Amino acid sequence: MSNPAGKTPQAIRGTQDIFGADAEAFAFVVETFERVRKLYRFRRVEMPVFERTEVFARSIGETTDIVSKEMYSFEDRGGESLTLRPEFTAGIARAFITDGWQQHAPLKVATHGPLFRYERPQKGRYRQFHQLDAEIIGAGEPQADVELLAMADQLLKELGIADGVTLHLNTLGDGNSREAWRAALVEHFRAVKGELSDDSQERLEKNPLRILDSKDPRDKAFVADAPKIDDYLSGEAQDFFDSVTAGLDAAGVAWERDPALVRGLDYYRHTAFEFVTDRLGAQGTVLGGGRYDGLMESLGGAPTPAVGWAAGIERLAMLVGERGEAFADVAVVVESDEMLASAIAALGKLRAAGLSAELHASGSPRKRFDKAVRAGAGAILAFDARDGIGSHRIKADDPARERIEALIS
RNA sequence: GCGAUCGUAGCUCAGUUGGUUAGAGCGCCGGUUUGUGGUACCGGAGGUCGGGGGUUCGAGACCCCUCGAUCGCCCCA
Repeated sequence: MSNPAGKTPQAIRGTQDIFGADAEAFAFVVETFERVRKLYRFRRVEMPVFERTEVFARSIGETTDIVSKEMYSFEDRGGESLTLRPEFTAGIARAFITDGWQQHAPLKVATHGPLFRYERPQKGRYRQFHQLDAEIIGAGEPQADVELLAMADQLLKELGIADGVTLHLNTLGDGNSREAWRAALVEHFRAVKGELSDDSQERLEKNPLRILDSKDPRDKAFVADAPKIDDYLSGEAQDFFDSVTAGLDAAGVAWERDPALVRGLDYYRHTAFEFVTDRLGAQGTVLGGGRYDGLMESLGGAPTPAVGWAAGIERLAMLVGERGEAFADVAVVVESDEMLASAIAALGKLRAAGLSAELHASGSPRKRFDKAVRAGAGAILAFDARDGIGSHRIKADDPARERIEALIS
């Protein structure tokens, strides 16, 4: 090994070094998101990668293992507990309160970047992963939900992956509807507790709504005849949901009702949704979100309605598929080393004119031209010298050759 | 956190029930050939067989541990 001091350190489990065609697919997702976000007039925000642990602990609550087991938390040198962000929403909500963003309400913001969760890695699931995020804060009307979903729908269409993806939609109702439904579910499942799977018996105590999407066959029969949210919706909540679905229909967004679609956290109200594909195995949710009217209060802010979604960039990139790296407009070949300066000068002129250009000047001189040919450039500009007399040739179609000739002379 | 499969060159992989000095294709480097060109041929570099321990006269292969990837489960903000 070339490092006598020891072995090369390995990448951290669950991180990725993204390169080549994968990196191009990743960039395509981000660029498409940026374009669509502007069409819907979402304002760009950049958020800290870490926050006080409290920001996430208070917004997520103590009901699940998330806070205790699945966050990257550490003490800084001042003894303060900090956490690498596991999601965007809590930090944005914190900023809304602490930075006076209330004055901009209703506020539409979008961002993207890395997030960190201490989970078992799988394909499409990493410890450092990346999401797109869009939020509308301070808007309690169903039109906000519609706007957000229309944006998500257009994003998937512009990424070219809408065909394999369906929008699953549900409502959790307002606070009272949700609580009544939850109580009915607990009662229903408690009556048959002994026949449920071990996991679901535990969920009954910790997170009963989650029994609804259990994959265990023992649970399926009891899930099928479980109480439905529709029977517990208040008139107001039903109207809200009707407005959302009517809006989606008007916007031309296809959706499917999925009464088993839930959110684990208490602050969710009304609309919950996921765009799902069957092409990514168990990691089928590609974009998900909902209305979180209860969140601001848990962070000590004034009650503020809000709705948002996030989407995994890696999963979107996998659906987008391989994207080739662009070929150079011009490959500049130095067939005789004494022509290197001429080639460098030409490169500068080509690039200044907006043409992408790459230099081929290393390795065996007689193989450089072949390498340039194989690199697939749109045009090849070759510098050679015979008997001390320099010359260049351009291999390209006529308009390109004339343009390059004009640029470099 | 639980279960399963896998890990051999830069990449994709072969390697017979354990048996000399671990192979191929592609890629890379060099040479020859061709010479408005993506050709062909020759040669070369590159591997502590993921890491550690064990069994054995002998381990890439068998056993244990460990790291990592993959597929499920759990969780999914």
